[in-house]
Amino acid sequence: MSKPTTLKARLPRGFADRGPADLAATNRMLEAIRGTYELYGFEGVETPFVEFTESLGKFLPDLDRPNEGVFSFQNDDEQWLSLRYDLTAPLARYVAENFDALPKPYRSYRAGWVFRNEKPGPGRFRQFMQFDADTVGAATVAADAEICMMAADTLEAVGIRRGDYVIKVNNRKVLDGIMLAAGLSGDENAGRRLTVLRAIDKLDRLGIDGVRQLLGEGRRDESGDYTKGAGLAPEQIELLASYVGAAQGEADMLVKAAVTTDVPDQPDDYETIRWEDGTQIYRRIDNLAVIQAIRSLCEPNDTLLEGLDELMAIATLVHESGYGAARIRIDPSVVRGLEYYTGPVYEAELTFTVAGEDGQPMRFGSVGGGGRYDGLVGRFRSEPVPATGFSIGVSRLLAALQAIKSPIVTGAASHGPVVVLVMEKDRIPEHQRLVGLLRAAGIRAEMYLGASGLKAQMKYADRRGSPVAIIQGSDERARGEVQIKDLIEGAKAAQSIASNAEWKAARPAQFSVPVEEMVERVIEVLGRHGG
RNA sequence: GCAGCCGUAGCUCAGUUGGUUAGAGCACCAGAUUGUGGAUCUGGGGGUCCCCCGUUCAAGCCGGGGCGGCUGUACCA
Repeated sequence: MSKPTTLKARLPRGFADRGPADLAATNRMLEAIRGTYELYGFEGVETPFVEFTESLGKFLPDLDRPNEGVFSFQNDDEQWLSLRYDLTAPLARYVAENFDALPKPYRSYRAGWVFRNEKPGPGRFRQFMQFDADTVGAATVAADAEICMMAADTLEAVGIRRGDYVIKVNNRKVLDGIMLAAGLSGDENAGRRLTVLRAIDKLDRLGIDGVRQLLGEGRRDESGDYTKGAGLAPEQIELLASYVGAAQGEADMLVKAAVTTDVPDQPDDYETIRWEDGTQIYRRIDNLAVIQAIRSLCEPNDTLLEGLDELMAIATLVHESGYGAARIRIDPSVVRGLEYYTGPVYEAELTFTVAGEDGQPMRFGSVGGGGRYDGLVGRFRSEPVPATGFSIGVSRLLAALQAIKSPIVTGAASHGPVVVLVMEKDRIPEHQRLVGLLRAAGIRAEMYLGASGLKAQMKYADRRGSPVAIIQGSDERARGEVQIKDLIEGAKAAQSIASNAEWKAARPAQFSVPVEEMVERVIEVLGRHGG
């Protein structure tokens, strides 16, 4: 009864194989990002996939659930190790460990795989790539402003058009200051503050009314699931809602938003709003007005003022550098990671929509983010070390670029290698010699290594996307020749041939040349097909 | 984590009130063509019907439990 059972070939959930087209597209995209980062003076540095769990911070494994959120295992000395879940914490460890040897401020970049042991979803994987740039040792918000500008330049470098993205900027101190003004200070409100931040973070998805519900009693979604709210008093909700409203520009009085149907002279300062009927209007974005509006919401405290001053400084810096407010935009609803950001936070968002698989328009949303983490390096040292950085979600950005068919990823699909077919199995060395001649001329080439006959070999070459097949049987060998078959031209010719007899007789796009001319003639054929 | 939907060939799916040896299209392999990709025709390989337990003379189908997938929600450093 026990038939030999074959192993089920399968991949764990949340992990993905990547084919040659993906690899090529990713590499081109990474090169564009790297080029921009280096233009800004950042230098590469790489750290391993594995760190001591304690170095990564938040997730100290306990004995019951050591792999909650992060993949962890024990070293042979029983110390806990983890796969990194971002590139920031390992960088902080690296900088702290090499602090004296590094120039300060230290500017570096790195691309790499990170791992999260949590539920994957569309566009969310348990292994994915990030591409970070960080400035460590610079307390000035000029460092933050620069990172925002670099983020904008990077998106354009990979083919996102101006107007199709926005770098949103906020400041943790502003959020803290507003919560302080709402009476949410003190340790006893720590949990409530988290709930408030989470609610604000959902503005995009739930809208202002959803956020109000989460600030109050709670919210029940369509599926009937109930999310408990922060339980704030009406006047607290009012303050926070009007704060968040400044983000959406709902209170046009506050942000002094100007709306026009004319194409603006300075499009970089205007947000484009597209209606379903195809018409569009333009709304002027005024970063300084947003900051003023927040300042006037309540009796300001020191934390709030400090945060607003930093935002003002960033807004002024990017404006002076020619980045309009629709490109780098102050947005009080940006929250980002709850754990370690201490000052300015940024989020790179794509604003265009594309038709999804079901035909419904879908947005890609955030493709990157970052912020100031002044406390992270300091965990390893007796003194605080200011730092700020930005991270691009490589896989998500790639998916977006593929959706808009950016040239950087669609780039001419490279053809396969030239395949030398094997006619005489007892004369392998002579076939291999032909391959060697092609390779010596810099032409990608291989000998067919399977066991099948000529027809199958042709199908193999076809499936590999080979531009050219080389055929040398005993007849050709006797004459000192090879057949060169142009597979791309042949495929075109095949379309007008109906019968098999005709097909065989025609032998389209195939010619015989002396062996010594082979390389030269193959180069000719490759040249006709764009190299 | 919680809730809902779904698991039949590599893929997309059919499968009658529970009834013999579980099917189709596509894909794959081979032949028609001693040595030529496509099309056509012919043939072939491939299934623990997600798993286990139960009900029954009899389970792909009914019941219970588990596992896996999708969607929403929570979390997201």
